[in-house]
Amino acid sequence: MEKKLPTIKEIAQRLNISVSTVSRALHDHPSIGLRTKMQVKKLAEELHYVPNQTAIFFKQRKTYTIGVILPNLREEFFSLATSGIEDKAFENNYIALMGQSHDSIDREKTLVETMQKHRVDGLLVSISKNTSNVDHFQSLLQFNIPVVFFDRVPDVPNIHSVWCSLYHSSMEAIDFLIKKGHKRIGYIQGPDTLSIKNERLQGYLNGLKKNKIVHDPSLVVSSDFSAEGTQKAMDQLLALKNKPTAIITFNDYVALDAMQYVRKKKLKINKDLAFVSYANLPITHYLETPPLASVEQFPYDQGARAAELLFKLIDQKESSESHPFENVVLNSELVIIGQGK
Amino acid sequence: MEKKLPTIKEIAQRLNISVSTVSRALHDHPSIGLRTKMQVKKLAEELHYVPNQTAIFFKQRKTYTIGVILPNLREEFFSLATSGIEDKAFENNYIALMGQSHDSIDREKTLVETMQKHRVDGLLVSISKNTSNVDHFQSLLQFNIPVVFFDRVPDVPNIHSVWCSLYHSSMEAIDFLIKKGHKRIGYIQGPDTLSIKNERLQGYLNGLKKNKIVHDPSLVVSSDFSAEGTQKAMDQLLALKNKPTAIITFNDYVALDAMQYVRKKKLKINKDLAFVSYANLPITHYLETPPLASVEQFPYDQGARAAELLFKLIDQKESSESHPFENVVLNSELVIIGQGK
DNA sequence: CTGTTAGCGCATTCAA
DNA sequence: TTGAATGCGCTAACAG
Repeated sequence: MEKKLPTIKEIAQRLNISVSTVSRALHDHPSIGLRTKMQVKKLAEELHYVPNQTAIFFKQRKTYTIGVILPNLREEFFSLATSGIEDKAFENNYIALMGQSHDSIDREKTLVETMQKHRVDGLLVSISKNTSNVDHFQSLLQFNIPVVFFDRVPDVPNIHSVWCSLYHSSMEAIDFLIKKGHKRIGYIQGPDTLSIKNERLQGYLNGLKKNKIVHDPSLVVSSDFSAEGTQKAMDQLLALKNKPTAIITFNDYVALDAMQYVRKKKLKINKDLAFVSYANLPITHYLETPPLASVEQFPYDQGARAAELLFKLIDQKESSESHPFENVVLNSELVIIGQGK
Repeated sequence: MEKKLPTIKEIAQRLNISVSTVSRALHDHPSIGLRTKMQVKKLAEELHYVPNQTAIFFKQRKTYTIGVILPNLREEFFSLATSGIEDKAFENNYIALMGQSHDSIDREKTLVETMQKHRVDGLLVSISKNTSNVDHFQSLLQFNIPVVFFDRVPDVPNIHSVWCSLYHSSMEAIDFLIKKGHKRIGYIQGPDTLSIKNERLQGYLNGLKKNKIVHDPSLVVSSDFSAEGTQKAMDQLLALKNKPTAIITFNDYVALDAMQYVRKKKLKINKDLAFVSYANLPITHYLETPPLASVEQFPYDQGARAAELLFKLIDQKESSESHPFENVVLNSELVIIGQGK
């Protein structure tokens, strides 16, 4: 039953010519006669011949495959980034192997090994929130396989990376709220384990400073990103004697949970309590009372840029050029969404 | 600069033994002397020897790779499905190559070829909305590479598929609305080109019939899924002399656009005009006035089940078992979300 | 213009 | 217990 895939050998035998002639004919090598070439192509077509890339990979030591490791595909941010990666890969005749770490460092390690076994030409990584070092990427680097980190970039030197700076937008968010008259601005941040750069908080603090507002530490609380965690964080803020009139949340998911919780408490969003967030997910634009603003982090572009950088590094490697560590920083943008105080 | 990777050949030469001995030693073959085995393993360790999987894939004619082709990753439905696929692949020691057709049949074709070039052991496909036949999958099927279609399943015989039946839920949606007192129920469907089974419409029609309501064709309109397309569809419905009091939309994205448009027209959602939709996207649960209900289609499960079926087919193929065409049908569920008339 | 052949790294069969 | 030889499919150097 199992029909064997046709090979150039089979084509050669059927046509009573040599395999190299077939190979050259299929590659439009100039030294092959038109007649022969046509014959070969015709038969190849008929047999549905498809070159066996595993043989070619094996010979060429190149797979035209890149690996992509990221926390998960459920978050729109990562699926948009993946979309950008795949589009760039397609353009460049590469294809992407997908792996989700689910924020487990063990699974991340296993995936790195798997990618290596599959001999990917390069790797794109957005690290799990539990990843604090890059030891498990060392074996790739040893074999000279380029690795580009994106978005969730580990805070270590000598890596290639693409990320979106949130610092300026974070300060801008403070300016924006203060112009609206807010003086008590809360901030719900992520868990401490997240080992990436904390530009949101830095922007928050410097934004306050710039506007000559004294920072009150009780206005900064943490959520583990679960609905319950966010509710607890909100409870902390709402229990303050001197409540905030505006809240900045780590991302739109946190904002959604927080706003839903606040609605239950009969507070009017963007009236009693204003919200500003990060991610600018398309969905927020469909809310009746969306956050006042959200910081766009361009996930699709981040993915696309990271992929481009990776392909550049792969090319450079082939031509034995040197490649200093490259760090692409995009700028986020504060996008006004809702209306209100 | 490029460090050449060590091979068993190199180990053999250094130890003055044969490559087969090295190979066997590394695989703990019982016939190898302990002394030799230890020597080999020690040297392999020192040289950071890693077996070249591309050579093994090549030889074994198996890549432990599956292909996934779907319209895009921007839709949460497909990213959730991909998440399910990747999780099952990881469990089974497989890894997934991703490709987005962007609803272009040409890109879909190219991706099929690419997947075949990469010698995937099997393929999962959710077809583009412009795909009306499965000719471009024939070459895979011919060579006995299993293909499982999921969600967007072509309406042709003799294929493996996993999908979620919407028929019963669609009727249930009608029952649900009629119980609420609605008699004029509109339906916004997709473009005609979508060549998949139209269970939504069938359920709609039979639901009406069952409730002894005469079908009014002017209540069924089409959208191309763009915001403008949906607005036009809404205009058609709202221009009717005898307006609908409830509307069923093809999916939540259409519902979101429709509801936003309706709000602009100062109509009260779920009061002046009720909505029921498909997909049950998490986002709808955060809306202040969500659709009354949405049909859950279990994208993660669909992906996982499709992957499971594919692995089963791959196994069967290896053991030369027969495999009749298998069609897994999940049942959708009408999930009540909002309150209102 | 076309054929012959070596070799990529590995597992494996046959010999010894 | 070990070695020699083979072949997987393809490309490319070399030979005619």
